[in-house]
Amino acid sequence: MATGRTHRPATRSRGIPEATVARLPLYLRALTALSERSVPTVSSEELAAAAGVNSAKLRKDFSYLGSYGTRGVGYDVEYLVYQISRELGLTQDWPVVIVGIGNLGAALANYGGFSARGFRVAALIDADPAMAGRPVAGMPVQHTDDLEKIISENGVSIGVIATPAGAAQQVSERLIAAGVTSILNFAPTVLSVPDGVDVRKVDLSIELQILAFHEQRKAGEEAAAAGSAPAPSAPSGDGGVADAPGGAGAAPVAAVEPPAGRAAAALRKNGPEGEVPAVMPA
Amino acid sequence: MATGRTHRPATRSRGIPEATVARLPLYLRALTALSERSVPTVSSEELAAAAGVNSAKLRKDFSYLGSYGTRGVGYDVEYLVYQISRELGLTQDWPVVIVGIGNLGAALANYGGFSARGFRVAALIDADPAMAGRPVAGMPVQHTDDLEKIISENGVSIGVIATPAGAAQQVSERLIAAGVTSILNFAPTVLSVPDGVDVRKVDLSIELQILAFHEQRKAGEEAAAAGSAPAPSAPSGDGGVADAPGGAGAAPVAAVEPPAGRAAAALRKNGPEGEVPAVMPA
DNA sequence: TAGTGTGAACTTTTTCACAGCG
DNA sequence: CGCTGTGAAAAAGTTCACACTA
Repeated sequence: MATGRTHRPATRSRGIPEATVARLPLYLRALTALSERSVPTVSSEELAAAAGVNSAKLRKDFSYLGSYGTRGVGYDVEYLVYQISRELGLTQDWPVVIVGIGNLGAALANYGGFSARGFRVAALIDADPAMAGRPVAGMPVQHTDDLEKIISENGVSIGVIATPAGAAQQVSERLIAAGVTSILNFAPTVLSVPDGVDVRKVDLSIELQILAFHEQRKAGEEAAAAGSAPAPSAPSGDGGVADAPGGAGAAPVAAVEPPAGRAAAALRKNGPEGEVPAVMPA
Repeated sequence: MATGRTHRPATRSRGIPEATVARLPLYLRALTALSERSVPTVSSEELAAAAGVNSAKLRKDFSYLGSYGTRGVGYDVEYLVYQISRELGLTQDWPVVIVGIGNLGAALANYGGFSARGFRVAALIDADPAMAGRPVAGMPVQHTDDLEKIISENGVSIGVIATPAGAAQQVSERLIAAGVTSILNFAPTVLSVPDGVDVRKVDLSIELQILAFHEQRKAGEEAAAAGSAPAPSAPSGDGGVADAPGGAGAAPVAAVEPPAGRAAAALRKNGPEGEVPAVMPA
């Protein structure tokens, strides 16, 4: 993302495509599972299935790492685990701090998979003085005042932000000033960070909205297709999704105000073009 | 992902690129913030900055939705909020169930932004009988036995899985059989689902591993560049990241076993090619 | 005049298909 | 023979740059 791709063509031909990097952890997980079952080798086909990708893509991905397979046989599981781990930088362990120990932060702190693979929670940090010293996941929560000290004393370069949205930008600035160069952001905000700092975000509501988009599309197509293709097992008798039966009394009210005023002018421009049913203001 | 792109070219030219769909929630959030500050219009430049993308991309994205801007002026905030909301299917509200009320599930249930934008938590479900009836986020946890009933009675089409990895596949199957067609998966597993079901995954450890990759790369480049480019404010005197000063005594031990046995054979093939320092077995 | 909307160029990612090797 | 490794083609996504218009 902010990995300054333009001004340095990587130390040689060592440029692994970003899309590939993003899949390596997937392969690694699948391989680890195989390793635990003492499976000695896998074919690209099998491994791809386990990782949920297609085999051509997997082979191409691996080809960026080197020729680690054996033609006619497949890949040596242990060896590949090692190579991918190394490529991902998991042969060393990374101290990580979690900032914001609310519901989510605490859940993250308790998450086992954290320490499992090369990461170590070095500290939990929260701005609430009442939290200070209280143990979460067997570790005392420390106060934000000590953030800089904690970062530098532990050589932390990866920070996890689980604060409310309002605090996230400021926290990121302090983390970065203290030496952090990679941030995993759970707060629903866009962080602006200097070049050379990587940010990845995890956002529940964005993911849900993407699903809603596809869900809506499905509902539309289903309706259009009438009774031809079998609907994927519609629940009760009614239209299924578009109209939520009032469980807790929350009727399907429009969650968003229809436009009015100056918006109406813009609206006129396109008019209620096809696809738009109901909800559209009169 | 599993959106069967091959066997139906979408109902016309209504094909909004997936990459664009993934950004719409971002724009929506930025627009909502502007709306709350009663800003009437924004330029692509301003909005793009707020959403953390560049303006050309934003304009292109919007062009897939229609011509909603005004040349020389910009976009009407309210109107755009409405259009994007509609496009994403947020003008109706979507009942959602959360399965797996552990640390994470509870955190999700408590997450405000959930209900804020078109989503309503219809039920919390857990397999642990001890959890049944206990209130979480002001809502009684229900037992997995009633999963199917809950789904169909509430017309739920979106499910969130926050169970341990081992349970996730089975839970997804039950959800799908009961009528769910979109799943947000927090469990660290690949779910295999039938065509027509969308799955999005959120995976902490994958994100961290991707960050570690870039972090490692940075450390490498930094070392290579010697004292030329100024390191992004190195904490204490030493090399910064590659070597974590023993805070809690956890030295940077190799987290992964070096290969051996049959792996060694494969190793010989490539030999200890350049880039690989230390850690490599003798 | 300021800023949208968009063809066209370019980049990245995916897929195909098959030569080549153990 | 079976399966990897990879060029080459196709598709998807991004960026450029400018005509156009409110």
